[in-house]
Amino acid sequence: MSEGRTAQVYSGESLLFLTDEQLRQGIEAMFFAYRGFTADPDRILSDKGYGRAHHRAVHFINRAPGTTVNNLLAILGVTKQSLNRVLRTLIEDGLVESRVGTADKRERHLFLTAEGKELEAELSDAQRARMRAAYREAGPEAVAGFRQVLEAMMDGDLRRTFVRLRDSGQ
Amino acid sequence: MSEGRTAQVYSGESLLFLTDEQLRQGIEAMFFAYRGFTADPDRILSDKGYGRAHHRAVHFINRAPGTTVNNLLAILGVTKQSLNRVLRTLIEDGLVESRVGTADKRERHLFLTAEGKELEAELSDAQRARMRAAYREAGPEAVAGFRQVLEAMMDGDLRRTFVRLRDSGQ
DNA sequence: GTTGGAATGTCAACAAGGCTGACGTAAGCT
DNA sequence: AGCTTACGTCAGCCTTGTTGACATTCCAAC
Repeated sequence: MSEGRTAQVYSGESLLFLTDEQLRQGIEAMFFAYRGFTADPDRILSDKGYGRAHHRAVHFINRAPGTTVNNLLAILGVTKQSLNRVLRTLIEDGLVESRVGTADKRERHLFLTAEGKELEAELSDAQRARMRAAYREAGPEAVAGFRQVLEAMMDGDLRRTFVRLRDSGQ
Repeated sequence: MSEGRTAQVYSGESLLFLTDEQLRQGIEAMFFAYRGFTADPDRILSDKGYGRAHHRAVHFINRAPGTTVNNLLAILGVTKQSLNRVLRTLIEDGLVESRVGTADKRERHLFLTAEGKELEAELSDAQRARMRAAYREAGPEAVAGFRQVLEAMMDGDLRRTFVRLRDSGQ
């Protein structure tokens, strides 16, 4: 599996040494950064009796209003039983509305209610604030690199999903 | 919380527009990339009846052999009960050795056994391979930016922990 | 020397959020 | 008419996190 202790990449002007140590630092950086990335929403959510799973659902319903359950399943990569448990509480609490499809009545189209949009805004404000602060500290060129490496790290299927979502935004 | 729909940062030669859309893309990139980041180890672990928590413990014990339980607790950010459950199975299975401290006999110093090192190598080979591929695809400058943004995204305490670990490496 | 507190371990109980498997219903497709 | 799809649901299991209570061991201060 390993291709030896070091490998080199030449690109542009600088030489990148992909030592195991460099790679390990990248791995640990991902671990610690992800903790920071989720810390603020987690705090807000636990106050309201929700978890990270609710956040993900709310995020992507807001992102693609009217999306179907199957669609959401594919994006989130969980089983329908798992998602259903989360969706049920969100619908019961009046944060999400589920409408029977018009073209295909088997489908349920999901929307955030006013209350749902409120929670989504609170969560994404917090997460964006941290992201904005990190971007500011690191600078524009760093941000471009950040995005490139993240995208290259995704699995093929997820990457296509991400790109589709990204390009549908703007 | 939000400071309006857009903000700008001027740094070096390029102008960075921190639109909510840009920030949202960064958030989703983190979400999808983290899934890719953990996918390979998760597969290996579930074959052996372990989970991500075992991976984390094994990783950091390998990283700092002889570390104490308390130390590991601080790095991982879980309760001692949670960590203990994981450590117990690893010790029972002969992957981790727990030695009573010599200076302070209350402390337990943790080490990987030969078998533990084998698992660690298997896991980190897989994770490094993905990281290496992503780094290669994105290029050296992107990697530098990636690391800068990740570091800026960490919480203060975790960031200090990360920097300490990083600098103790090389 | 005794004692207070720190480090560790353990038991119990619980919750979130994954999973599989099975089953039901309604709707669409061939 | 019959197969497939989309969705929901019940039951049960696992991992991994939590809190609370309590025992042990041992250092350090008094």
